[in-house]
Amino acid sequence: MTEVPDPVVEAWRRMSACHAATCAALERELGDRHGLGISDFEVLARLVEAEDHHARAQELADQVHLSQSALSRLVDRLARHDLVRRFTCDMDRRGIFVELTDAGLAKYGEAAPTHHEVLARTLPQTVT
Amino acid sequence: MTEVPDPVVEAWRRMSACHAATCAALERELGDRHGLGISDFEVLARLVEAEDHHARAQELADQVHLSQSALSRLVDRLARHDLVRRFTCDMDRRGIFVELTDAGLAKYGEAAPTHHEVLARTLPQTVT
DNA sequence: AAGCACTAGATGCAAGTGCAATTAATGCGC
DNA sequence: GCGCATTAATTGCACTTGCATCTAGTGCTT
Repeated sequence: MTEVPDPVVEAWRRMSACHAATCAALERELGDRHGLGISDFEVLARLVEAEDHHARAQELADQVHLSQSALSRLVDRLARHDLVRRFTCDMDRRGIFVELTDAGLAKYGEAAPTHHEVLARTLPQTVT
Repeated sequence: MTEVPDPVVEAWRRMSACHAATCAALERELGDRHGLGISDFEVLARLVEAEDHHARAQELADQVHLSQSALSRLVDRLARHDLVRRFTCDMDRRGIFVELTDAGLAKYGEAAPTHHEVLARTLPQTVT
């Protein structure tokens, strides 16, 4: 009856469970306390770490594991809240740069401790 | 400039990357080759492993990390394709049992090797 | 046995996502 | 310099998801 899953499948399930639990916690805490979704925070974080606080759209999409269309709309939402700004890239005018605003940096500053706290609380627990 | 992320955050990013890559590969392979989504496959797998090939809806929702509403609709879709069947639980008539059909079992048989192959190919690669 | 708090599941709705098609810009080959 | 394949981003659309709500059934309390 109870077919025991193969080790690879077991590992995948452990990882999925950990990922799901962490995402749920992040979504709730970041959302309630700062009005941010996970991807929103992730994009802000990448921009904070980036040279001159700006990055190409495609680059961000890769980093946060989103499709280019999803990233495009995400940048729309962030820009609507003045957390980032768009400007076209001079060397390749097809592309755009996404740049962190002061408000975006401030928002990151608020949210980063929450983010870190959730990870520190959730990750080690579920890895076990 | 380049603020180096904290170890906990790094671990989270590694896991996110691995999870995203694996999900993308699973979604593509299971979808193209068997017409199944990841959650579809996961539910079939849990039913195959379950006593008498049936389980309570809430139980499945917990196992595959979905909300009860998402699971309800997922069961709709699977039932529409005759991969599972619903029937009300006698001891508690609020609840339902979801039961694997022969077609569902066969579909699982087809898809399981693909699933395993993708995991074996993708997981160790990204864990590194 | 009547009322009431609680649980299981289904459904309306809004939000985020990916794919496919579109628009705009690049640069390679002739 | 002119097409043509390629790439970057945006937009239309369909799909899945979660939250809030609703309905139905349970069982505890009185």
